[in-house]
Amino acid sequence: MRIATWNINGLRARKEFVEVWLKERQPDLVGFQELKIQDVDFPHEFFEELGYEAFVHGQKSWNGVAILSKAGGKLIQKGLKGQDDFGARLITVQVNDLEFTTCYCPNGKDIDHPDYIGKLDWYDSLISESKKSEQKNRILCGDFNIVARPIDSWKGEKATGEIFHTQEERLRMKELKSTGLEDIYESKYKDEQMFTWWDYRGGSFHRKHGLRIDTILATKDIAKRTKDFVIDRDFRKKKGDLTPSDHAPVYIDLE
DNA sequence: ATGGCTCTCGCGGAGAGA
Repeated sequence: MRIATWNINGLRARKEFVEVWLKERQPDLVGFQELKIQDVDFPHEFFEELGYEAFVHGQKSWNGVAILSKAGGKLIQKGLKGQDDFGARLITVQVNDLEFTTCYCPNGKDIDHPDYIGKLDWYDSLISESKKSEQKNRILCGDFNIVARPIDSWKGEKATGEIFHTQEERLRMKELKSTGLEDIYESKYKDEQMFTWWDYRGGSFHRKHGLRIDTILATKDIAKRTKDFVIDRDFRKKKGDLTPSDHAPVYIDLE
């Protein structure tokens, strides 16, 4: 079973690119972030023809998350309690015995910006909801907008203290994991440096100037069943005349 | 990098992203 997460940076702009990826990689379950589209404009038929049922929590212009499932599922939740003002950023679907959540965590803008406090508060809500879950098999994947460890930034230790790299943000990631979720990337790769996002500007991708901010967290049994964790860098590159997202897709293969 | 791309809205250029 292949389970993926991908910040696509606009579904309208990325539809054909996403189609190429789905056909090539054939994931069973996918969490998308940054749809930038309203629910009414979501192309359900397009994904049905590719073999997926879609669950959508969208919004005009900004944010927006969706789940595609080959095996269908049951919608459990849209959004995080008390955090609606921050936009459409979380959706949960039950697929057989798996509770699957994808999230687009707030950016925070800058450590002096009010959104930074909002980001920490949003995380506190996420942590408190995760703590309450009694599901044995859970996956929480998405764009976390936090660089969990110095090695996860191309700037390394030098970036500590900047937005995405503060102790407060890193503490939130640690607390999130302490609710019974394991970062499968960190278990698989230990101290290797790999990125999931590269700035569009200045040839960052080719200069290896990136960040690891997208990942897949899972409960113990799921983590144990994971054969592979892949950052699909090839899909951060142009496909013919199709523009890529600034994030690469990320997926795991389960036994 | 005080922003060198790309997205959306909507028709010009501004705001957001990370």
